Amino acid sequence: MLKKKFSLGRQKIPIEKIPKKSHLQVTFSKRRSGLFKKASELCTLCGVEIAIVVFSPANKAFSFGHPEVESIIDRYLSRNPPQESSSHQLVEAHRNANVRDLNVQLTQLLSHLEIEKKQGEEIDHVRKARQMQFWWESPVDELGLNELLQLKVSIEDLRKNLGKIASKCMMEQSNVSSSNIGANGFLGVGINIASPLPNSYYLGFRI
Amino acid sequence: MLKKKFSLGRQKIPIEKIPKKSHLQVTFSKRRSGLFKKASELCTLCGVEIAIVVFSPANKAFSFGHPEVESIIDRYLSRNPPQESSSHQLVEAHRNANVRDLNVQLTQLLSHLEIEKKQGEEIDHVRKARQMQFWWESPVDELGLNELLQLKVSIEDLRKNLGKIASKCMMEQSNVSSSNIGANGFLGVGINIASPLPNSYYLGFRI
DNA sequence: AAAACTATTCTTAGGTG
DNA sequence: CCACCTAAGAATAGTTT
Repeated sequence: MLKKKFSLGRQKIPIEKIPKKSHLQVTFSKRRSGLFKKASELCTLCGVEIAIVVFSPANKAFSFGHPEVESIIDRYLSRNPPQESSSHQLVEAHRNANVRDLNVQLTQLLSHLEIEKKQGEEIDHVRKARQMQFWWESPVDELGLNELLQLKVSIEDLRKNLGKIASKCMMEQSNVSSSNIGANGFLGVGINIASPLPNSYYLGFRI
Repeated sequence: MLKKKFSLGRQKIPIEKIPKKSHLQVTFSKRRSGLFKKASELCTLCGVEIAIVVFSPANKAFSFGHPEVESIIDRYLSRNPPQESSSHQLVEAHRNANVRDLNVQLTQLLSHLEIEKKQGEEIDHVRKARQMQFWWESPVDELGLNELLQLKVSIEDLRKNLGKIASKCMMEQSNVSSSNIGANGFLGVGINIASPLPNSYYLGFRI
């Protein structure tokens, strides 16, 4: 009946193996319950399927599954490639978007060239600083009209190749934005210029 | 600049299916991260083995496993051998599960298509902001290794043309085009996996 | 989209019965 | 083991950038 003291409340503990066995067992039970509760909430809130399998310190198996562990495991193991069948529209949309973008890019680049050409000396200073990074930009201002037209052709060829490549790529990896971890993280083809790896903790590593 | 309003902070939400798709997606990501973090803490604190498999609203498989999903699944399945005396029932059950899954996938994919379309414009907008400066970079992020190598060839062709034109124009600038961007930027593709990994609380899960 | 921020709710360490 | 309690610590809904 006596309370010696008011509870100190929750204390911060380091995330490392709990040494005391009895204490560890209690923590395991509490946190396992919490984990399963979180999982069920995620199921309900988002209407997704989850399976969790845990082996206790005493080597007993606990599991949570919605709808059932077995079916989710089955699906996971059989590696269902979901899309492919009806994703043609999706792919098409992306391809079209890319083509539009590339056209916009071309237009912008050409108008950019015009502007650059006219600005001459003043821009020259700024450009010199940049040309170390952007090698192709450097000579552009110096080109004459004929050379500029040739450059335009070259760029159009590049654009064509780019579109071809992009659409081919889209066919292979049909969902771009649903979870970009795979594409950005593992393929990681983004040229180091691109932004630093986001969410790199999704990459999976071991201790 | 001004804050019109202070955040209301976390609001209580009912644990039921979130109706708004975009909102659901955000919640899914946040809570999935939270769930995986809890799992990893449980692993570390109690030294136990855990596997989690989640199929996202977009039907993408996410998994967390310590040490690995497969080995834990194997252990689980071998401990819980299918009780069916007839293997036919098992096969049938799995087949039905797959058919259900495929139907769910189809439905989800179609709704995902809606989301994709809606997101398309916004993505384009963001991308265009970058393309103003780096028109060539944008599609590159989404390419695979092979495509990137093809792109490299295309760009090298362009560079060659450019160099020819430039050298025709001005002798002294023709050597600029041999700067190191090509080599460093495009050959060095790919492996930012080794780069900055964050703090070690994720035991290793992969997509 | 992704990250930062804030205020609130939720979880749980440590304890008692 | 379980249920309950308290209060500190964590997670997160909603908002902003």
